[in-house]
Amino acid sequence: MRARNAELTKERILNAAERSFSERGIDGVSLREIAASAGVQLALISYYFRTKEGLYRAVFHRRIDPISAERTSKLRSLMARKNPPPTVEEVLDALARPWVELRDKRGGLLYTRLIAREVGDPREASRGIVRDLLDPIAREFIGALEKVLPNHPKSEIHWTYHFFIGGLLLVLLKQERIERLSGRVCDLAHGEHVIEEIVGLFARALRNSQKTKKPAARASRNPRGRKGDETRNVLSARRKSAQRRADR
Amino acid sequence: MRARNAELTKERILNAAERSFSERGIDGVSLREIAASAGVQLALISYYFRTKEGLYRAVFHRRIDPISAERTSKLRSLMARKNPPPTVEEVLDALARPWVELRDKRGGLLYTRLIAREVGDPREASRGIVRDLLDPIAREFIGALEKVLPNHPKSEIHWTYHFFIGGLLLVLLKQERIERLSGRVCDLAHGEHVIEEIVGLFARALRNSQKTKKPAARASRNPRGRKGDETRNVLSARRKSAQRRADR
DNA sequence: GAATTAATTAGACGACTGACCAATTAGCTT
DNA sequence: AAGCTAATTGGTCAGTCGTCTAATTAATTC
Repeated sequence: MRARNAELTKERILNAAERSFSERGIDGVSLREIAASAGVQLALISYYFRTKEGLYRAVFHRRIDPISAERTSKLRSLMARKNPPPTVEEVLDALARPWVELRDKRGGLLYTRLIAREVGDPREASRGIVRDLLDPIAREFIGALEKVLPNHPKSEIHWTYHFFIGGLLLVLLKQERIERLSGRVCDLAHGEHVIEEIVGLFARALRNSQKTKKPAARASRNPRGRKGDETRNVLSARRKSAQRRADR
Repeated sequence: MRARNAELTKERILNAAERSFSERGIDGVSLREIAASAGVQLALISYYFRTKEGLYRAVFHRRIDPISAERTSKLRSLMARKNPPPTVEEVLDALARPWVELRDKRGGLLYTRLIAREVGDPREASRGIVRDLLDPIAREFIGALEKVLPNHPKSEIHWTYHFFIGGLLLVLLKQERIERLSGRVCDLAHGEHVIEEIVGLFARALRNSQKTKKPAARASRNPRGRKGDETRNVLSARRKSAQRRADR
C-alpha cells in the first residue's frame, strides 16, 4: 500500500509525465506508461487531472510561473535602472538566462524540450498554452528592446526577437546534433557559454543595424545610424563572465 | 472503381500523409485518416509503404532530394566564383532561400512544418532522417561559411549556423503567432522579405564580430579583424530585391 | 471509536490502433 | 482470347487507447 500523500502522488505523476511527454510528445505516450513509471495506479491520473490534456497542462503550469516571474522581475529591475541605462546585452541576457539555467537543473532539460515541442506543435493553438503563458513575456521583452534601441524600426526588433527565440530553442533542443556536427568545438554543456554566444551574436546584429526608424527625421547626429555612440560604450557594464572571451 | 494508376495513387497517399503528419505529427494521425482523406483503401498504404514509418520516411524522401540538390548546386557554383568572391550574404541566402520558396509552393508549407516537427522530435535520432538528410547540407554550408570568413573562429561559425536554422524554422513555423504579436508589422507573407531580414541580421552579426581565429597570427592586414574590407564592398553584388529596403 | 472524507485500487467499457490476409479486379502481354 | 501480374478491395486480428465506475483502504474529525 502506498503512503497516502496527495501532494507527493501528484508530484510523482507530474515528474513521470514531464519526462514522458518531453521524450515522446503528448501523442507518443499512453497514460498507462506514465502511471507505471510513476509507480501509481492508472485511475489516479484521472482522479487528479481529469483528462490527458489536463495532465499535460498541469505539467506546464507547474514550471512556467517561477520562470516567468524570474524573467519579468529581472527585466523590470533592469529597465528601471537609470545610470547606466540598460544595454541590449542585458535585455537579451535576461531573456535567455532563465531558460538556459533551467536546463541545467534537475529535470529542467525535460521541461525545456517540452516547451520546444509544444511551440513546434501545429495543434498548440487549440490548447493555447503558448499563447497564454509565453505571449505576455514576448510582448514585455519586445517592448524592452524597443526602449533600449529607440532608433531601430519596430519590425526589426520583432524579427530579431523571434530569430533569437528560435535559435535558442533549437540549440537547447539539439544539443547532441550540434556537438556531433561541430566536432565538439561548440561547448553546449556550460550554460554560461551558450548565453554568451547567442547574446553576443544578436547584440552585435542589433548594434550594427544600418536601419533607422525614420530615415531623415532625427538625422542630426549619428547620420548613418550605425554604431550608436551611447549604446556601444556601455559594453563595460556587461556581466561578469561575458568578459572572459572578449579577446583584445 | 478507381483508375489503376500506381504512381497517382502513391502521390495521393503521400499528399494526404504530408498534410496529416505536418498538422498533427506521426503519432497524432491514424493510417485510416490518411487513407480516407486520400480517397484510398486502408490496405493500399501497407501495400505501397509497408508500415506507418515507411510512409513517413517516403514523405520526406519525396521532397528532400530536389531541395538538397538546389541548395548544394547553388552553393557550389557560388563558391566556385572567383570575381567577385562569394559574400556571407550570398551563402546565407542560398541556405534560406530553398526553404522559404518551398513554403510558398503548393504543399510546401506542409513540408516545411513537417521538417520542423521532425527536427524538434526527441525520437528523431532513432529514425535518423535528420542525420541522413540534413547533416550533409549542414556540413557543406558550415564549410562554406568558414571559407568566406577565414578569420572567424570555427566555433562562432557553428553557433551562427545553428542559430540561423533555429530562427528560420521558428519563423516559418509560427507565422500566425509572429503576425499576432507584431501587429502585422512583420511581413511573413512574402518570402523575399523573410529572407532579407534573416540574412541581413546574421550577416551583420558575422561581419561585425570582434573575434579572430588566431589573435596575433595573421595580423598583417585588417588587424582588428572587423569589417573586412573585401567582404564589405561586395554588398553591391547582392540579389535584386534585396536592395529595395536598403534605405539611404 | 464510530463516522466521514479523501486517497487508492481493480476492473471494465467501447472505440480505435497498425498490420495483415485472402479474394477480386483491371491492364498488359503474348 | 487467355494468362499473368500488378493494383485494389473488404474484412479481421490482437492490442492499446483514454475514460469511467464501483469497491476498498487509510487518515481525519467529532
